[in-house]
Amino acid sequence: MTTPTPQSRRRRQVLSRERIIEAAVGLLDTAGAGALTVRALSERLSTGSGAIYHHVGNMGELLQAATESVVVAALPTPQESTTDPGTEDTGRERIRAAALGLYDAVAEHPWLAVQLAVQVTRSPWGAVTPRIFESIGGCVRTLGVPRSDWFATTSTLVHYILGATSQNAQPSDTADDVGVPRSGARRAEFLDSVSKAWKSLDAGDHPFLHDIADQMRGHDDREQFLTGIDLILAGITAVSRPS
Amino acid sequence: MTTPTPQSRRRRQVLSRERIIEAAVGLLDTAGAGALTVRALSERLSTGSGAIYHHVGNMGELLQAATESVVVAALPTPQESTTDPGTEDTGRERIRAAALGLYDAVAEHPWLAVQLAVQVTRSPWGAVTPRIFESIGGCVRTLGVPRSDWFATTSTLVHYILGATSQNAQPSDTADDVGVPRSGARRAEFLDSVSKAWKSLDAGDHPFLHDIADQMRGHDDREQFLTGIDLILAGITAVSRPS
DNA sequence: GGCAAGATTGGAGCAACGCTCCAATTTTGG
DNA sequence: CCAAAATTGGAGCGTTGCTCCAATCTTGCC
Repeated sequence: MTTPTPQSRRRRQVLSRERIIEAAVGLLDTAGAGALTVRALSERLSTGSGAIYHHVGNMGELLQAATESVVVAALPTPQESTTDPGTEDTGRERIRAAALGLYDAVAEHPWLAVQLAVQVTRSPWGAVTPRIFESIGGCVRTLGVPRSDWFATTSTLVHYILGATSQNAQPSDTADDVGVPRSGARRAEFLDSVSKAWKSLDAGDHPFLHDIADQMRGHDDREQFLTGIDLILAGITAVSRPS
Repeated sequence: MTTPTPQSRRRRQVLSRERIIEAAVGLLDTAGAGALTVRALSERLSTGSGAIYHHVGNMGELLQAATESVVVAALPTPQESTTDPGTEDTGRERIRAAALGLYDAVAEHPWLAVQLAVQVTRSPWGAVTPRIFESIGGCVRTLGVPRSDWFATTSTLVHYILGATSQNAQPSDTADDVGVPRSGARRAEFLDSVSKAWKSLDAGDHPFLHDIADQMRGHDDREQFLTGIDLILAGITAVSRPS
């Protein structure tokens, strides 16, 4: 009876890789990418830097793990796509679902935008890239695409998805204004300022931007993201089945 | 006659924003993204940090300017696309040219991969995003796409281009091995290791990756990049002209 | 129960970073 | 020619990622 309830009190306080990753994600979400420092993490977990490095080894590794945990949670479980072969239409629907999962994840965690770009280029053997490829590729299989085109088709989709999600992410990295309500009037205000900036450019140098500045002002990111997916899906069927 | 040839000797040594950007690009190219520090820049330009900050103001601003200078050099001049309206086929060809320009630029300057993602999300009002949009959008105009779809179509292309170039970039950021010959046996070796890594994954969790690991081993990045462009272009004509 | 071996913790401290500040120098305008 | 302005180089501040180590806690074994 020296230590009362050694499990409930102690085991909860014990430091673990999972608890560190969890705290890192929380820090990134609430305070931006620049706020993830070892010292901030130490304070949030009431410990020292040495203890953290005992579990995590590296700052980049921690960022990778945080990215991975969020991506895994965002993607549908791989089982769903394999148990049922499905038709072409369900394949398309599954691609939309997986793409939207990633899109929404980046919207919720803006720091993912840059991190995904870093992870995918720097370590395609990590857990993030395979997960995404598997998720999309499993659907491409049921689309009637010849097997020799599977890799190229999946790559095109993944490239678009990651590019689009990154570029539509709310720019809240520098910890200027964080924690603001996502996708509300804030986003409209942001688009409005960009639209104005495009209009104020020299009309001779940028005639196209002048023309579409208005379209850009009122557009819905999410909807347009899906439009792009459908465009690529249309291209896939058009190429694989030239009528 | 106190200072001999004040122009040739002095004017060449004088520090300017352009010279700093030039040195920054050189540093990034030869030693990776992590090597661009104020101290390294000071040594390379034989000056102090104060002098640099007098011209540049900010480290992020310097990175932005370096990115901009490389992107501007990589893209065809805007005039070319506007003087001649051109046919649909020349429009497609121009899109391929602009896309390849960016692709090759990222291949030559691997640090661009992450920087483009950062620039486009954080400051769409900067010079980089408008340039790319204008370049691609000007071509989309001549593709027979209805005007109301210009923005969505251009966005899809730009998203794919930036996503694909980023993800195909050689991962030489951490200054481990830099200055190695680009796109030679080094790339094949890299792809080989990724292919093996994919094969060694659990077959139950990643059936798709197992299947395409071989396709991935021998593929040509650049060619597949163009395949993706053509896929999207096919989708554009298929959607805008449903036969 | 006791106790050595190992695992875990917390924090001091180091090198390097971005950036500010300022005295010294050079250039410029009247 | 000289005062005002622009430019330069470096000392130094605050912060970062990370290493190292003494102290503590946990565990396996008799």
